[in-house]
Amino acid sequence: MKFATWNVNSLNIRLQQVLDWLEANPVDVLALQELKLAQDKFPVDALNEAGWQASWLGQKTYNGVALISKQIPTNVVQNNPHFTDEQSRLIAGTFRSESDKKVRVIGGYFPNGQAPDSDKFVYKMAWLDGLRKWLSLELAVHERLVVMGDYNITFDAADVWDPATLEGTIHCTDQERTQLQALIDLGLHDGLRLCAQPDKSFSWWDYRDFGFKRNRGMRIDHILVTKAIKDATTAAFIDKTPRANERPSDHAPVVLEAAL
DNA sequence: ATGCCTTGCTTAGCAAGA
Repeated sequence: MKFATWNVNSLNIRLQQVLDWLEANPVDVLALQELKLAQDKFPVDALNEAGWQASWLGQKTYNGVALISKQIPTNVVQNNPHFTDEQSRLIAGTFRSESDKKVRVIGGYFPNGQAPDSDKFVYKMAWLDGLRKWLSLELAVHERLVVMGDYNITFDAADVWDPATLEGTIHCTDQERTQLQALIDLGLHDGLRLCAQPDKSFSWWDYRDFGFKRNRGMRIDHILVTKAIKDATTAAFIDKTPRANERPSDHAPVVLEAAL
């Protein structure tokens, strides 16, 4: 089974790029973030015409998440049942592998946090507390669980183009990394690092100052998996090609393949 | 570096992203 996550920074702008990417990369589940469109503005017809199903949680202007797949998932959940949130950031669904095993998939757009002393950072921490609570319950009932999306957190210095200068800044604080580690400690694994990666492998590059061309980026988009999926993982990579598109998202897709 | 670029919302400049 193939899983992918991609922050598209406006699905209105990036719809054709998503359709093109799916045609070239027919994954089983693609999690999208930052749709930036209201629930009733989602381009479900265009996706259906291309042969794809979609479950989504929209929001005008900001946020918004979706799961795109060939299958119709069951038990779709929008946002975290254990955290009251006015923002649209989570979508979950249950899929079936080729060998008919149930696989739970959660797609998430984690709060940015803006700056370590801001109200938005406080919200980010509370949001992560709520997510951990929900994931602990999901993990108790799903042996095969994938949690993928834009985490807006780096694991460590290897995920940052200039770790010395950016130490302690947003996405690189100890508090955020402690929260990310707490999710790992529930029984999850960093999917990308299950496979060898080139040095300076990033999933996001700033639009400004030729960030992509100079590889000034961060790895903030992650695919976390349970042990059952970890043990079956055969490939994991960042597909940088769409970042070189005309009018690209500032994020690239992250992909994981597992023999399930 | 209170900058850079890209979105949406609204129609000129702000909020937000990361």
